[in-house]
Amino acid sequence: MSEANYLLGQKIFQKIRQDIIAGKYSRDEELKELLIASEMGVSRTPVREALRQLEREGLVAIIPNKGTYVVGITAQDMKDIYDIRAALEGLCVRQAARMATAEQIEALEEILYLAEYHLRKGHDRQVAELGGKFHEILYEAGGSRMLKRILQSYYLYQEQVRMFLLTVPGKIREIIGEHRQILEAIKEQDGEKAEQAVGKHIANEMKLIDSYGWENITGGQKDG
Amino acid sequence: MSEANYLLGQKIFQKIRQDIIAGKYSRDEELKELLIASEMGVSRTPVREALRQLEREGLVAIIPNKGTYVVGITAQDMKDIYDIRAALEGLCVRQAARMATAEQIEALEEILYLAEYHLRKGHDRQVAELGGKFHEILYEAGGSRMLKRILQSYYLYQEQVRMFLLTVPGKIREIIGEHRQILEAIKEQDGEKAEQAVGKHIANEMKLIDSYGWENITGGQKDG
DNA sequence: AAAAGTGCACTTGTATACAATTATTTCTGG
DNA sequence: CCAGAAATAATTGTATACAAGTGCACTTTT
Repeated sequence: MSEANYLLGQKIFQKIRQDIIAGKYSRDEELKELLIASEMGVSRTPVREALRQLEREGLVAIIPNKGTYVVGITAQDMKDIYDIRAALEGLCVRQAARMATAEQIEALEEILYLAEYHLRKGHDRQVAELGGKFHEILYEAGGSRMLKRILQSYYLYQEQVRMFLLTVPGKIREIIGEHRQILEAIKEQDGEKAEQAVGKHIANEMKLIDSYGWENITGGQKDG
Repeated sequence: MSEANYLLGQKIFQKIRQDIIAGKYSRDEELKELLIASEMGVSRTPVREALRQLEREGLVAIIPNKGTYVVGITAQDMKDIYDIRAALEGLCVRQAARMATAEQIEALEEILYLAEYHLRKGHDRQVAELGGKFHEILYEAGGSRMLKRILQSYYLYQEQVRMFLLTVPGKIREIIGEHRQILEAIKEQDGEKAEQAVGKHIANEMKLIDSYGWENITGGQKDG
């Protein structure tokens, strides 16, 4: 599936990031270069590169000459990310309504069509993947390299939430319906409508998560 | 002034980032590790760490086994950043209106008071620095770690624009006035008003830059 | 026995050495 | 003279070696 043919540093970066987001580390847990290196069967060099990258993402804190410590993301962080998404995805689809290409709209259409098919068949896995593609193209359609970058980086943070959403009865159908509303608004080149649809989409999700409790879903990390 | 006492990798990272943002590199220019290392009088190791961090910021593109190439930021990118700022700073002050501490409001008040003093004295340099502090505290007052991180990272990108704004007659006074409006709205705990004030603030700036031409101000980088 | 100082173990920071990949040049055959 | 392949140079990827800083335990002293 995904090219495992990357450089060591990138692989290590992605693995540790995923583990941090998944809550596999304790807060303030120390990440020792040599330990990680031996665990992964590599030298310290690529590990260091990975840790420096993680620092720039804010997932770890590096104290010079001392060590690297897991920062991780709290339930509050996740809530904040939702607010950020609401603002930025709104901006994104507003732009997309103005400047999406015919190919992009076609692609979105196809994805939704496929998603509706897999929904009927109960293929949750495929629906989730298509959801990812839908967002990917939406981010691209906004036409802003910077915006796309931010939205993509935060998309990863919500893997666990999406997994949870799949387990909520009727939620998948609802999400696909909301996606269709967004797409229709873009097709009509109605930026306001698209933005509102996104806002409603995200608000619904937040409300649902609220009722279950953010802490239970965002897979909070262990205590230090 | 700023601690030059950082690790080599960080210093290199900051220097190259600043140079890229300032447009000192050509688009697609190759950054050779050994060359940079010798120029800075260090080994390749910290240079590599810096380049990997720059890649995560999207300022360079690394092609495995091939090389590192400057991506840089275009005038369009700068425009997009303004849209992003409008959305996120709006969100930030809306939150700040709800949850800013008395100390933060006090600090903002003091900064504005000082800025108005330096404005009368014609101390542009001090006004600019105070503007940075004002935003810093505003970002903090929003109460969102994630939001603060994004806004901070993009603040750097606009150094040149701010330098330009200082040269526009009457603009400094206008900006300080807008900042005061934002602060007053926060003090009244009126999130909507604060958000609108921010929106107007940014829109004014965009309009001004538009009239001068983005390309002339964002110090576009050289051609590859 | 308590406190302070010293030394040792451990971890990170940096430089160098080696391996692997890519680009370039040169040589050969048509 | 040109096309293509082998050799060669240059650059990146990874590992190791060495330097420097930090913390802890132990010793020593009062």
